[in-house]
Amino acid sequence: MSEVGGARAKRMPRAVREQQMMDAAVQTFGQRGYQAASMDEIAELAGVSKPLVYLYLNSKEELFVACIRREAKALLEAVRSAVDPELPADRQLWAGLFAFFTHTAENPDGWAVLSRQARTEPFAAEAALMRDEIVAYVATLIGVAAQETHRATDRDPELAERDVAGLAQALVGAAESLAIWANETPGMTARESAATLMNFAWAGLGNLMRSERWSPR
Amino acid sequence: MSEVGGARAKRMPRAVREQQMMDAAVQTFGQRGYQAASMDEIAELAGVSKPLVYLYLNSKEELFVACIRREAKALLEAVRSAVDPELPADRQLWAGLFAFFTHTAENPDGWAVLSRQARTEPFAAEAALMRDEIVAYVATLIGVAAQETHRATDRDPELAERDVAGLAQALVGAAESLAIWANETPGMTARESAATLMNFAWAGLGNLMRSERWSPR
Amino acid sequence: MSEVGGARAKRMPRAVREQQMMDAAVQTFGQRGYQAASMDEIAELAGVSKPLVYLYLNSKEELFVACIRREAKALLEAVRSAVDPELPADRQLWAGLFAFFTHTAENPDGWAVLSRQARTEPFAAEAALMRDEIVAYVATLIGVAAQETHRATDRDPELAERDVAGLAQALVGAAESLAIWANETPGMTARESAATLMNFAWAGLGNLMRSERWSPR
Amino acid sequence: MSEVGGARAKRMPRAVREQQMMDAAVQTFGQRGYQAASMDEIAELAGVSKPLVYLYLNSKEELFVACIRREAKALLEAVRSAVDPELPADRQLWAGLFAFFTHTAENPDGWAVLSRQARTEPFAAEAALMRDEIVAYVATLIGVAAQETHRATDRDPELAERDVAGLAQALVGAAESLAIWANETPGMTARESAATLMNFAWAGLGNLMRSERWSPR
DNA sequence: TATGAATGAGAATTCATTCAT
DNA sequence: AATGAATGAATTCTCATTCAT
Repeated sequence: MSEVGGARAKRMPRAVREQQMMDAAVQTFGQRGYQAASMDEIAELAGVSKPLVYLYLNSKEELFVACIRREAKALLEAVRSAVDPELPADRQLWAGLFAFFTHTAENPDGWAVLSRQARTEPFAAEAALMRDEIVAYVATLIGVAAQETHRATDRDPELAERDVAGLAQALVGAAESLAIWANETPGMTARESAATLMNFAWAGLGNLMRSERWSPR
Repeated sequence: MSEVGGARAKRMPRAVREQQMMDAAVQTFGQRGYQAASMDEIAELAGVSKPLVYLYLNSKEELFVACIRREAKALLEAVRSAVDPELPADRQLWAGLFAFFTHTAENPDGWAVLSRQARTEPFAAEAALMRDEIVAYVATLIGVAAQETHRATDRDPELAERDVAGLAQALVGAAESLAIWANETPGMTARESAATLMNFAWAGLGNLMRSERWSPR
Repeated sequence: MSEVGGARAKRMPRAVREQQMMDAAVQTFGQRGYQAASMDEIAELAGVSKPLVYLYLNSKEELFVACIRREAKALLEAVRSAVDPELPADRQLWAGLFAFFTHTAENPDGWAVLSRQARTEPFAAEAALMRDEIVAYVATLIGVAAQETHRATDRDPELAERDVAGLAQALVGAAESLAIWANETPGMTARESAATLMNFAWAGLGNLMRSERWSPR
Repeated sequence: MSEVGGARAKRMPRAVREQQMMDAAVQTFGQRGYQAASMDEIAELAGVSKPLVYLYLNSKEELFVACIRREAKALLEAVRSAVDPELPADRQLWAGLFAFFTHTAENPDGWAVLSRQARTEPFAAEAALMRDEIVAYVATLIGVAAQETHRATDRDPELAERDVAGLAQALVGAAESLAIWANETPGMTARESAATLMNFAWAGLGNLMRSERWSPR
């Protein structure tokens, strides 16, 4: 396997080298998993010697955490920057979902790191932190929808904080699952994934807003 | 860490020992992941020596595949046996979700093996096979709902196979996400999780059945 | 691989079982070598359980030594019984060589045990002991030839004991090498091997008897 | 057991270290055999850590094959460079035998690797290839003698190719056997061994050249 | 006479990590 | 800024051997 960025160049500025290493690391971790990825492989893919990886990133664990952070930040940023807070809630949610699926489709290795590889100890905490940021953001979007409904129908959705949190968890979980599935399913576009989930979610949210709940028995 | 079944018993029939080993393996694989789990740890947890694990289960890979199969079978059986096909679709879905939630909550390690640890090479194919069985079953439940709607409203939901598959993926993903969150959230019961998801899902499905779709712009 | 003697029979007399085990052991040791042969394989090939092998033959080492002894004895017996001490020396030697090559060709595994597998520690001594018996016997044959020459030519060959020993070593070594080569060379008969060596040796011995020696410078 | 080259030296160039490792490997393989030799022992004898052996030589099998090749090459070179093709055949043979004896006596481990340890699967093919080169070279020496005889006596020895091959096998086998015996016999020099074999062989060859064959009945 | 159940000890191999330059 | 040389500590897997029946 040859290096990520083409021909091996010597004496690059530290920042550039670091990015090359992280690129190689995300690719390797995403495809192999944390344990199965070897520092040898990462260094070779990055086109540098192993000691240099250690010089810059200190250890395999730190390198992996750095990858988690970089990828989570990028994903969050992609979603955030796609959402215009001036628009109505449904359009905000749509935009967010579409951006999410687009980003995960374009960065399958990064998404694999976040969604699969980062969830075992000793990284679960770090990954959960990152994930919670996303969930919190989604919860905000749901909150916006609730307030809109409130104003429009003059009825308070009475969604407890825990309900919103649960919904956000479900939504993100559904999105994660769909994204993984979409990455494995040829011909599945980000638009399709987003539409599927939006259809699924919007009605359910609407119902909840109108306090029309399904109940067993 | 002491053995799974309490005091170390000697000279058990092969079938019993094998189950003990699989129990220990599922627990270890579920918590650590395939790579990080060591055969040493599994053997110790099972209360036997390593050679015996190899004598009965042949290799780490075969052991892991056996775990995947056993856990998938158990989960599927739990959901299937909870669903009465005579009942209306919503009650079938409710029963299925509730059983799914209950089983995954009661077998977090087995569920972790299926949903997270088994998805990297060289197990992706095997895991996909197993997970697809579950998703396919959920898809049949959705299909039942669609037919009922068809009969009741005299309108064909026109749900493409891929739509149903996507919905099932979303549903399972949401369920997993909720289950994890529920486990971390004090006072959150399996029943509550199931209700949250059912509420979320049923309205969305209903809308889809009635062909009332949300669409961008 | 199925057992050596056909269908697995239970409760055989000890002597018979032991022979079955030794047959399996010789075959396995001969083909794999001492280290690479496993007691599992030998037991399976013999059609018995491993503990029975240990009950009768005590250990892998003892089993191997027993194989060495049995095969050496058989080879020596084959050569001895083929030689008629009433005949002239050349015919005695011919008969011995022919018997040697015939036996090694018919028992390639046994011959492999003796000629190759038995020559490393801790079996070198045992193997040397067996080999020395053969060498001593060959030396006897050479001695017979010397005496005949003595009587015929009225000249003493003046072969020191060490010379005879060296010649016997060379002869046996040549025979060993030829036997191995013959076993690897399709279409090479025992008769051919024996003739080649006899031609080679008889003249050389004759010259030596007549004190016609080649000498450097 | 301490290292091959005396005090442990650090940070050597790769080529040097590789030779040290091969030295240790030949010694260990030669004395213990392939299976019984452990990489631990080889590494310790070479004065390096095991990982370095793997880094440079890849695996036990590759290491062993490398040993076979190196030793075969060295032996062949020793014999070849000792033979002056301008000399008469008997002197060529003498020089070759003497060199062969000297080299095998001075490199007993290398010779053990070639003549004994390398003859079991999966190395038999490789070893046969190497040994055949030596045997083939001896065969050419015999061929030279045959041609000389042809010219000198105006009679064609009519030695078939297979006859020559068999003679070469016998000669090499006799040499090996004598060498082993000589090593065990105090006061026995390489020169003496070579003389014994030459005496034994030259007359035999001479007879064959003159088509004076011994024949049974 | 015979065996299913079980293991202690050790084998090859890999990998994160560091040292000296 | 960068690397060739080197290793301690695991990890998977095997095998001769024994125990209890």
